Amino acid sequence: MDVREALLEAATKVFAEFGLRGATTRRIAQAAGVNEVTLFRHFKSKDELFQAALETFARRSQTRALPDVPLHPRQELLEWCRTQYRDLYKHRSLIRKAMAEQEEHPAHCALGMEASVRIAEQLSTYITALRQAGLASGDWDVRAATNMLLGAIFADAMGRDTMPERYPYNMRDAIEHYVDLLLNAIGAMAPAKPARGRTA
Amino acid sequence: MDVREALLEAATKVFAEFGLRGATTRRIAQAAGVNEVTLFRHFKSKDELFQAALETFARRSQTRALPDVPLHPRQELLEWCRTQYRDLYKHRSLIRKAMAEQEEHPAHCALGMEASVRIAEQLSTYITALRQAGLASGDWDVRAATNMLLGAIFADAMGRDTMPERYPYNMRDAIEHYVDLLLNAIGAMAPAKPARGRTA
DNA sequence: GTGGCAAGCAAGTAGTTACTTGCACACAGA
DNA sequence: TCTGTGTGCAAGTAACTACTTGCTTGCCAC
Repeated sequence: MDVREALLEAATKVFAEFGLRGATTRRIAQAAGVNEVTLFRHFKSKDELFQAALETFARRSQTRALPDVPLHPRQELLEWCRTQYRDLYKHRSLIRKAMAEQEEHPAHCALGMEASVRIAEQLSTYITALRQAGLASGDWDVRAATNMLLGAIFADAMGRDTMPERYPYNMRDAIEHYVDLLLNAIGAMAPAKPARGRTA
Repeated sequence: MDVREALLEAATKVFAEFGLRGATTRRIAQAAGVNEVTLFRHFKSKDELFQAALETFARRSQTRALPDVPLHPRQELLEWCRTQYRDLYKHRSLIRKAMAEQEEHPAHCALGMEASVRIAEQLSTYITALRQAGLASGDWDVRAATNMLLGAIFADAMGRDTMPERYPYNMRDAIEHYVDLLLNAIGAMAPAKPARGRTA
């Protein structure tokens, strides 16, 4: 059914732009290019529409896995982090709105939170494997290291467009900076990182 | 004028809870314990009320400075980061709502963005001083290191209450973890950090 | 052609929104 | 005692909200 799909897509788009209260049925119908009445013929209520819309949105998001056995930590982390960053940046408007809404409507955001937790667990597992393989060492907490890298990526993706003066480097370099800093922090820099000039 | 102040406080409180669209004049008046008409006797419009409310909120936020000449990096960073974390966590609801609103009403959030930029510049200056004093070394970008630490603190403050499984350590330990990881990352760990057992 | 189905359109309902008006009351200073 | 001044209260406005109803139109299968 084509109209139904258009409505679902329009709902997430308008939600990302105006938030839940600002995403009126009129605006959604207009964005989908259908009559407002048609919206209510496909979905019993605005709430049901959003339930369905966020579900299909969450289902569509694919996951990129980190290898079970780390071989080239820097390369593997760079690729994985770039994927995460792209996702976060692409959906930054929706994520900001969802974060604001989650206190009032936790059910709507549960899927997003779960995805975020899964991603963090993936990285934690990888970092643990790094340490066990002797590719990282030192006195640090795996969860904290995970949250440090993910936090940097998240904050960058959320703040780059609104505070450009805080991010004088471009997105591609950003990931490299954060990954290298983390690898340094967890004592995993020696073998993997190529020299970049000013190495002290 | 007591009523005016109560209205300003109620406005920020209700905004933090319900967002701009959800912060109706009725709710604000009720939270301030006055009649809705009284609200419009003190402020021409809902918009003017919020302009004033966010301004007084921003004016009230004090800044804690980092020393110009770093002496005890770990201690100084810990204290400063704890202050930043407390502020972010205390106002997390308001910050989440403001982040969601900033695309539609950038003027309302400009003060918050400026504060965030100032804080980042403070930390950048301090880290630069660290390097110049020979207390940190390596091939890394000062801005990236700044954003890494601030990003970790920000993401923690925003996500801890809604994703507790991602943060198995408490808030106090969190700052210590992040600061130590950053100090490791920028090659500033040698003299300052006391042993914590498992040091490799 | 005829039936059925999906959609559009105009109109309406009931509730909420920001904001206004008019009047009554209570208190404080002259 | 009079007179502002600040407030509460009841009511009303116009616009918007989610959602409904009734009727019409186009299209596709038979």
